[in-house]
Amino acid sequence: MARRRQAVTIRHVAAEAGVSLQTVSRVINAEPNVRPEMKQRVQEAIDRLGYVPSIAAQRMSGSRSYLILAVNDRERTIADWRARKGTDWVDQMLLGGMLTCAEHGYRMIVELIDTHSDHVERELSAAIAAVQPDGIILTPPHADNPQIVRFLSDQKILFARIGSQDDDAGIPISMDDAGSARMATRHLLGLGHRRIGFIAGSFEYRLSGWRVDGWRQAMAEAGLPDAGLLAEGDFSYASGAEAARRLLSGAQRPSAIIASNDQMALATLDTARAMDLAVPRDLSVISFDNTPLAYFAQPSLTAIDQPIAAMASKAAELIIDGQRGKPRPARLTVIPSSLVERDSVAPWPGNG
Amino acid sequence: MARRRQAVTIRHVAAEAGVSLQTVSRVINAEPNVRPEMKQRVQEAIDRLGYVPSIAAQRMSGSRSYLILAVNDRERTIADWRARKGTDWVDQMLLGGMLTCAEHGYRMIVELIDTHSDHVERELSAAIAAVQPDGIILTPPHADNPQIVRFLSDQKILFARIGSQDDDAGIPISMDDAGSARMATRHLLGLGHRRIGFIAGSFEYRLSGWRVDGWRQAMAEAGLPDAGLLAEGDFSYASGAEAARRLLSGAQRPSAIIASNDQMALATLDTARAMDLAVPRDLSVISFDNTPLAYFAQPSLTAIDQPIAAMASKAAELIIDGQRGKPRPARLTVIPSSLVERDSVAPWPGNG
DNA sequence: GTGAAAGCGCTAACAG
DNA sequence: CTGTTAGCGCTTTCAC
Repeated sequence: MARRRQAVTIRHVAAEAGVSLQTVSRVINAEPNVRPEMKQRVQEAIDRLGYVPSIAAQRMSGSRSYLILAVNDRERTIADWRARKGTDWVDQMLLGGMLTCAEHGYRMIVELIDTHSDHVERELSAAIAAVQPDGIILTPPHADNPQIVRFLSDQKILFARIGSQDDDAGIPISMDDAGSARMATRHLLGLGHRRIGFIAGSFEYRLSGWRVDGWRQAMAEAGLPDAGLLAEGDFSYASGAEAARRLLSGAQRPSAIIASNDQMALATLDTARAMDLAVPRDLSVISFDNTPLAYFAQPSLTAIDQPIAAMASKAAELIIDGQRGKPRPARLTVIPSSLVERDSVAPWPGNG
Repeated sequence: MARRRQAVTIRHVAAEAGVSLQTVSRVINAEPNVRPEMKQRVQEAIDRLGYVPSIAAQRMSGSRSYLILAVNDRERTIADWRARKGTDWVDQMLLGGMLTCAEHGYRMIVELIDTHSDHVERELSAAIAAVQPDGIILTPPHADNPQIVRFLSDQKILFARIGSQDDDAGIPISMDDAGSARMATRHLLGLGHRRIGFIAGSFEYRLSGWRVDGWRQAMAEAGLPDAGLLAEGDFSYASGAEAARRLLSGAQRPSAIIASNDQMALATLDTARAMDLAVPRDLSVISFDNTPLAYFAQPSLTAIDQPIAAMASKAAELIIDGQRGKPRPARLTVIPSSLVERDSVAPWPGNG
C-alpha cells in the first residue's frame, strides 16, 4: 500500500509565496496580524497551486476537525429507508445541514445511533473518538435523551438539539410544537369546527406532549371541551388507524382530526374511507411534518410543515459560530412552522 | 479554544497492556505476526479503556482515511430535496453505502458536485484534498463523465461507477439497463401488447441509451416495429408529459408505454387522464426507478426497481476490498433489477 | 507582524 | 514476533 501523500501542502504554498508555514497557516485561518500584501501574496500562491488544507492534518494539530456529526435514530431511520414511503427527514437534514456546513468549509457526517440500547453512550463516544467532530446535531428522540445530553455536556462538546426545548444544555432548536398545534387547531376552529380530535404521537418523544398541549390550549381558548377527543398513537400507521377508529366510533364523532404525523394522518384518511366518511366533506384532517406523503395522499393533506432543513441549517450555523467563540443563544431558538393548505380540510358543514 | 485532545490514545492502551505502540497498532489493524496472547492482552486493554482510533491520526500517518466520498450531482440532488416529491436516491445510497461502510469501520461523506461546470475537476480535487478519501462512489451522470473518470484514474484513486458499464477505469456497477428494459418490454408483450411506446431519458445519461436499446431488442425479438414509438424526454415531469402526448396523439396510439423514470411515468398517467384514457384499461404504463412516487401514484405504477441500495453497498464493499489489496473485478458488476407489479398494467384488451 | 520549533496520534520502515 | 525511530501536514507556543 503506497503511502499516499497530499499533492500540495502548506509547505509548497510557503515556498511558492516565499514566506513561512506560519504565515500561510494564518492566512488559511483568516487570523489577524498579517499584512494585507503578505496575505495577498499567500492567497495567490494558494490559488495558483490549487491548495486545499487537509482536514485530517488540521484536526491533528489544531482544535478543529471541520466535521459535524448529525445523529439520527438508527432503527427508525433504517426502517424509513427500507419502507421507501417517502419519509424525507434525512434528506431535509442534509439539505439544510450539509449546505450550511459547506458554506463554511465544514462537512457533515450522518451517524445512526440506537435509542434503546443500553450502550447509547458507548456508541456515541466511539463515533466521537473516531471522527472528533467540532459539533453534534441531535434529532428526536436523541435530542431529549438525558443520557446523551449529560454525556455531551460533560465532554464539553458543542451540540444542537433539534426538536428540543430544554435550554439547560446544548443549543435547543424547535419549531414550537405547541404553537404549531394551536395554529392547526385554530385553523379548524376558524372554519367552524367544534369537535376536533387529536391523535398524539409516542410520548417517548417529548414533542408529542407539546403538540397535545397546543391543541388543548386552543380548544380551551375557544371554550370547548377536549374530553374524549384525544387518542394516543406511536407515529406508526397501524397506531394511527386504531386511534382514528376509536375517535370516529364514539357517539359524538369529531368533524376534524389533527394527527401528529403524516403516517397517522394517512391512516386516518384510510380509516375514514373504510367507515364511509368522505374527507373533507364528513371529516377534515390536518397532519404534522409534511413529508412527501402529505402531498401524495388522496386527498392531499393539509399539514403543519416542520422546517427540518431550516432547523438543521440553523443548528450547523450555531455550532460553527460557537466553534469560533460566539456564545450560544441564551435560550430556545424557534424556527417557525407553517400551515400548508391542501385538500383534506373543509369548513364545518353545520347540522345538515 | 482549548486544544482538544483525544481522551484515550494508542499510547494509553500500550501502557495499559504493557506493550509497544506498534503492537497495539498491529492489533487494531488486524495485521499478522502478533502472538494470540499478545493480541488478546491488547484487545482487553482496548475494551477496558474504550479506545477507538482517531481517523484523522490514522490518515495522517497511514495510507487509509476510512472515509469514502459519495458524489452526486449538485443541481439535481438539491432540486429533488427542495421539491419533496419523494425522490429517495440519496436515502437509498445511504442505506446501502453507509451501512456497509460502517460494518468495516468506514464512514461515508456525501458530496455534491456540479456536472456542467467547467471546473468539475477543481471541485472534485478540492474535496479529495480536504477529505482524502480511500475511495469515491460516482453516480450518474458523473459515473460516465470522461473528465472525472480520467482525473480519478490519473490520481490512482479507487472509485466505483454506479450506473456505468465502462470497464476501462474504476469499478463499474450497473443494474443492466438494457436487460431491465427488455424485461419490462417482454412483460408487456407477454400480456398481448404489440404497440409499446418508450419514453427515453436525457441522453446526457448513457443509461438512457441502454434502456432504449433494450426496448428495441425486445420489440425486434417479437418481430414488431418500433417506428414512431420512441419519444425523448429529459427525466423531468414536463418532458414526460410532452413525450406522452406525442405518443398518444398518433394515429396508431400505443397500448402501453414504458417511461425511463418515475417522474415521466407520472406525467404519462396524468396526460392519459387528460386525454380520457383510463390506466390500465386503455393504456398500460411501466416505470423505471421505483421511487416512493411509483407507490403513491394513482394508479400505483408497475416499475423496474433500480437497486440503488444494493449497488451502493457493492460499491463500498469493492472499494474497501480494493483498499485491502484485492484486485478490482475484471469487468462490470451487475446487480439485477426486478419488476415490481402494481396497478398500472393490464393485458392488452384486444380489438374491442 | 513574522518565523522557528515542538508536537498532535498514528503508522511505515527498519532493527533486533 | 516485537520494539524503536522518524515522520505525515498542520497548528500551537514562543521567540524575535
